[in-house]
Amino acid sequence: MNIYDVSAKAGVSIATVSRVLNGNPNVSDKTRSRVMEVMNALGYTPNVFARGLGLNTMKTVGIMCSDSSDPYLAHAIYYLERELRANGYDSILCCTGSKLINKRQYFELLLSKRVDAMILAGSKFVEIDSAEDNNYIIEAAADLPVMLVNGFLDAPGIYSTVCDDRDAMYQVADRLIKSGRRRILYVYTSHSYSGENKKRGYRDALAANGIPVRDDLICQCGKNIAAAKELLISLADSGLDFDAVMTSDDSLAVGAVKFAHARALDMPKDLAVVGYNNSMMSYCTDPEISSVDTKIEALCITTVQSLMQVFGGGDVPRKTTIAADFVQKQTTDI
Amino acid sequence: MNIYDVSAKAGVSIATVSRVLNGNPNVSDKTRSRVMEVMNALGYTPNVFARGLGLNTMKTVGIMCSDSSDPYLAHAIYYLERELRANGYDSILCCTGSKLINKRQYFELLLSKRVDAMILAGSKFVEIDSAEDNNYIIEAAADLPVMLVNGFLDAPGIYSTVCDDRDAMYQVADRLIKSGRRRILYVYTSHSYSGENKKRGYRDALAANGIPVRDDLICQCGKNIAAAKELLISLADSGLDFDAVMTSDDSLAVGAVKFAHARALDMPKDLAVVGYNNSMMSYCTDPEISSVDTKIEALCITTVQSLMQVFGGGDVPRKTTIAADFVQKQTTDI
DNA sequence: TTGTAAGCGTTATCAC
DNA sequence: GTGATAACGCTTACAA
Repeated sequence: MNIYDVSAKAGVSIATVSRVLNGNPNVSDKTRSRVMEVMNALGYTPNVFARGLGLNTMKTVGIMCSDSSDPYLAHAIYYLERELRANGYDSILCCTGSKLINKRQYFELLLSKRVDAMILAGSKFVEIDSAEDNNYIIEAAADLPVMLVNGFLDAPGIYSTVCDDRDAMYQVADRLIKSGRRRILYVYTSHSYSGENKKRGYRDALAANGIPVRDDLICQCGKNIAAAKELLISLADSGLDFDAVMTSDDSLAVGAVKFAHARALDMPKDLAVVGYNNSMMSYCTDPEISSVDTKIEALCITTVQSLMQVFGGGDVPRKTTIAADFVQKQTTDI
Repeated sequence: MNIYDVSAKAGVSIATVSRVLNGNPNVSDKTRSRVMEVMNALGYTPNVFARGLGLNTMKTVGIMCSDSSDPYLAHAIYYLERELRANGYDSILCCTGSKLINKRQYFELLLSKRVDAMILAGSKFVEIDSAEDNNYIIEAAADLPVMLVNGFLDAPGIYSTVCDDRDAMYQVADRLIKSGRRRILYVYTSHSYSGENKKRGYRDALAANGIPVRDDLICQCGKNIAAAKELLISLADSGLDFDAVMTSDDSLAVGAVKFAHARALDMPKDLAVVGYNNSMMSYCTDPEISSVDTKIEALCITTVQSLMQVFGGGDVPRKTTIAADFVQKQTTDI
């Protein structure tokens, strides 16, 4: 079942069938409708491989993420796929894990599939310590658009859409301070583009309010509820005093709430807790956790819109920033 | 940059280059290594479209799910993608929502992309009330393998891997009863293949223990924490008495825990709560929610293994059942 | 062991 | 408005 069968049955040439297929106006209405009838009768579907071969595109973009089961990235993938499909593009998904070697390998693999663009979801794709490790992305961007969701890399052909994490954390810390908190513990998971921005917001807010930034109040912790709870318990046991906990991820905040329960601390009176991402987890606890909505849907919509503009030859800024929203729930009073 | 360039530089024919590319043994070592050198030097990558056109496959499978941001389905997609990639297959993802018309439309769309197989993740794809609405799947299965993850449809070319939801719920209810619970509330979200099996397990266990199945103890509820909490509050207010809550989804169980907190009920003493899927949510609450691990990873691994066997012409059972695990945490003592 | 040549099913460029 | 025909880049009989 191909274009020849259709052309034969309709008594026209394959060129005409192709014109009908592609909505070319240079076809008489009579011919057009006859060809369409034959197509329907035969249940003809154009072969995407042949089309891809001729046009060198299959209207497909590669989406890479470190872990599609992570709630934040799962949402990103959902929105990206939805927006791409609305624009007539398919998504090839690839979960890479966090090792650089795998990220590079899968990146090359997707490139070899001749995707029309690459979307890297999550800030884990930009190495912030060793800049040359990002060269594979920069080089690829010479050949096809590379979109970064919540990551930033300044090079031609790379377009970043980022959430203003630094400002979000600044605002949270600032409001906590202004409401009287003085010993704000900052717990974070990862050393990434986004992670560093968040931490900077915390530091800047303290500095702006004349509060010394204490290293012992800044702790790294695995992205894990139990680990966060244990960390806080051991910190408290070691005599560290804190009246608020800011976290770079809701899972850590859930751990903080469990810590507060274990110590019979009243939230927010004895301890304020702030999460990040405003995920389902922040709604599971009692009290519910105040958290930062990072506008992942807006981020993804913007990313796809920008991509479509790039495809259309439009001028797109290399970096688009979207503001986050603080969602006040029950673990803060700010 | 194509196979002709390589053949010219290497001084061989394109057929030989193709043989090297495909690991055909009928090439002398000398020729092979020379061709490979040239390929590397030129940075040659075969064109997947041309290959696809000739072979009528691009080693790609379509994955459909109703909502990739749902925690359960997000995990399914993660495992499916990982296993497929390990077997050299790409995944085209498509989130359909729950409307039949969209499911059909996207199904056709993926078929038109000439995927090598379709994987339908989640029990939402099998219509259980109107069998003829599944015909589009059954017809497609005549042309390519269709794999169902946690759904079942008995037709040639359709291979189902399901979790034994009925047995899981039976065991939970049976243990609750044997530990003394008599008024077990059952709250469920959806009327699906999997949903009906779960409910049947609950009913069967009650019947087997000589406890009458009461319709007022079986309630439907939106998949939503707040809705579940409100439902239980209004049921309790209306005088309904229950000493245990079984749910078809962890989100409902979280709502039940919040209800217990609101009423200052001790868990599990005053109220036992059981979730389903053993998702991250069930670890967020205090106390943590006992839940059923539906072995989503095993389900996905088995699905992909079966698919590879189908591709290889092997004989694969139309239905594979995997047992669930009850994970005892803090909201039960059974 | 290697080469030649015929497909695979489109799109696009010419003529007419 | 329509029809030949040449790409597109690969795989694979069939020949040598």
